[in-house]
Amino acid sequence: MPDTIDFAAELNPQQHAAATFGNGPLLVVAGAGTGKTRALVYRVAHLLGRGVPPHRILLLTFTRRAAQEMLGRVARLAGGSSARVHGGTFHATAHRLLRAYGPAAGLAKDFTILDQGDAEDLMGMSRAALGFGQRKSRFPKKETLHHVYSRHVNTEISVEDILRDDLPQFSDLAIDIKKVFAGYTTRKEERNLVDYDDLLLFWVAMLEGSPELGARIASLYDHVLVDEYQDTNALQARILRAMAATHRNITVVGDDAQSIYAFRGANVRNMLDFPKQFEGTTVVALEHNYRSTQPILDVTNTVISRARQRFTKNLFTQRTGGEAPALVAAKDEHEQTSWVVDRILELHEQGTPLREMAVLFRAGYMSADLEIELTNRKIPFEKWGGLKFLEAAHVKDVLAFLRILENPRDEVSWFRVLLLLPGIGDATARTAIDLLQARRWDPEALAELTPPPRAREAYTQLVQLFAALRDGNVDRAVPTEIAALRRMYDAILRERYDRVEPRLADLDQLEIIAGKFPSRAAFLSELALEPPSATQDLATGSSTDDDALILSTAHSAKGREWDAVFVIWAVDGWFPSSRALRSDEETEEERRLMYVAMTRARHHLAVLYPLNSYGSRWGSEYTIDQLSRFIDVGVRERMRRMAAYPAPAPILAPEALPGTPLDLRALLRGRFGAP
DNA sequence: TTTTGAAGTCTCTCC
DNA sequence: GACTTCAAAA
Repeated sequence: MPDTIDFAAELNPQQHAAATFGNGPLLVVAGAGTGKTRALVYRVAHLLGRGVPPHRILLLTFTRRAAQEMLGRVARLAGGSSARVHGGTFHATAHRLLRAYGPAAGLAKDFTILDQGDAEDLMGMSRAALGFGQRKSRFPKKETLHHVYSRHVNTEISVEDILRDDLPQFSDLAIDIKKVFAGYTTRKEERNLVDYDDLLLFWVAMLEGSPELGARIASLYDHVLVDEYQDTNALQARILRAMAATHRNITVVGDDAQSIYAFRGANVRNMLDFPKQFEGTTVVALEHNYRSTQPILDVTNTVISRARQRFTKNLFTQRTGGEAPALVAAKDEHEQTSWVVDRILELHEQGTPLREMAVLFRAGYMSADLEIELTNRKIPFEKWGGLKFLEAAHVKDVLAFLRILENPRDEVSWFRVLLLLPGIGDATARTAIDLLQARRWDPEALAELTPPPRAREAYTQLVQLFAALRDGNVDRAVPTEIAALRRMYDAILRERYDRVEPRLADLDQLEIIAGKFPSRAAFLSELALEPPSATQDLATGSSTDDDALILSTAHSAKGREWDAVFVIWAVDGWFPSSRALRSDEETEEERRLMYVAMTRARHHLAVLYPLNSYGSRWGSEYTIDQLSRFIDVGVRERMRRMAAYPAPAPILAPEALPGTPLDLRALLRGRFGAP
């Protein structure tokens, strides 16, 4: 199939060079919209055409959305033979390798994956066990501890240096903080838990720690290709070095101007230093933009030209014509919403499908007002980014039950489940867990504990539930398990919340999703690594062919493009986020994020900023907002500046009016008995 | 020891 | 405006 592709006709010379490049290290430096994914996809097709077996190609990306998109495009281009190209995010790939090779490397099987919230909880347990932060003594919160830990693992920067740079107020606590980290790692090991960072760490360890195992794993693939390389971190770079050590067939594609994951440990240096890491690297630059019209490009080029340091690329296009991007001042959030919705309907009537339009924003919650309005006006939409569904307490509760069944040593889940019972708090839960640990995590051991009187009934129920679920251990489907535990849990839910219906509906959804997986283990891992990405995915099962407007965070929008793009909340403090303005590096990352958002547009781009917001944050202050600093004078003059809606004409006072004089105050005077 | 109510905290981005 | 934390009461 691949040999029917006319590479020369379908690609420009630079793309062609990248796609048909032979063996050895290749770095593709590609600007936004220059078809870097296209080059990568065609390169895979080319390799297949050269006779490389699909399962010997590894295609890595940074986010799961990018992975999905890329594998889909390969499949469409190269047909069935591509079906077995290995690919996914670094984490998902690490997970697959660990399930296969982990046992050979001393990792107990049936480990469960901690998502970020779980990892933070476990960190909190470690902190509590060591007695830090109990009193007034200042000690970082569990979230902060986890952040420092994760940053340390991913960037390979010492804990001391991270504290000094990011959290100087805790600098003198480095020794104690490291004790908490030690406790955290021990707990993970004892409880057979693996966090996101461990996935990468263990991958490296397998490659570097054992020559035999390392060689075995590295030899699984003949070609390694990486998209969005500017977003990889130090650990990932090490993985790639080891994976490509023998054959050196590594292709990486990236754009330094779109590096937006430094907060997660990504380092553009990986890309800048790639030629040093791999001697004899061929560099190909893609500068021909195929996405946007010239007026849009003029604006986005200006935005990024203000960046501190970057590879200079001159993006050009042959798409002349098109209107200048709009810069729209709205009175407040609601006017911003109205303008966006009106414009979307207008474009829709002119023939642009909803799916070809997107509204982008800095953070998930900023679309709240828009979502309400869209719902009211019955405009279908799909929201990307944000993991609300899995973060909802009731969903996590149900998953905790399942995770105990999967891995009875999962302390985080035990704690969560025990606390659900009325009359059981911190102390009793702790006792129960200590008992479990002493009894080698046999759930039946719970029966030995006499719970506080108030908790007796529920506690007995719990013990019976686990006994029942364990009895029928043979091949029980996950939805059946969920249904069984919900007989107990739904009652708790009703007790706890006033509005249970939406929550019960979520759990129904969870049951349905669970049915799609062959095993409980597969279900739980998938949920941690590839959580349902859009709310709609859940609601309808699959909504891929429905026409729906896309709402997305700027981060989740990377790598995608739409005919029309609306960037909302372009207000200083929102975008850039006020939280990300503490250092020049952070500010620069925000700028690149704005650049990413604006470069998603093909034909229509509008940037909106409400002039003021009403107590949108806390309190109920009325604030006057400033346009985002990234839309500076030079950028503005390349845009069409406009007000969302014209101010109403003033009511003119009459110069003189004939008729009876009226005394308005007199109407009320004396109404309640005059003094 | 658990619960409850009040005071206090800080919002993001993703695997 | 939601969620955590702290202090006091049951």
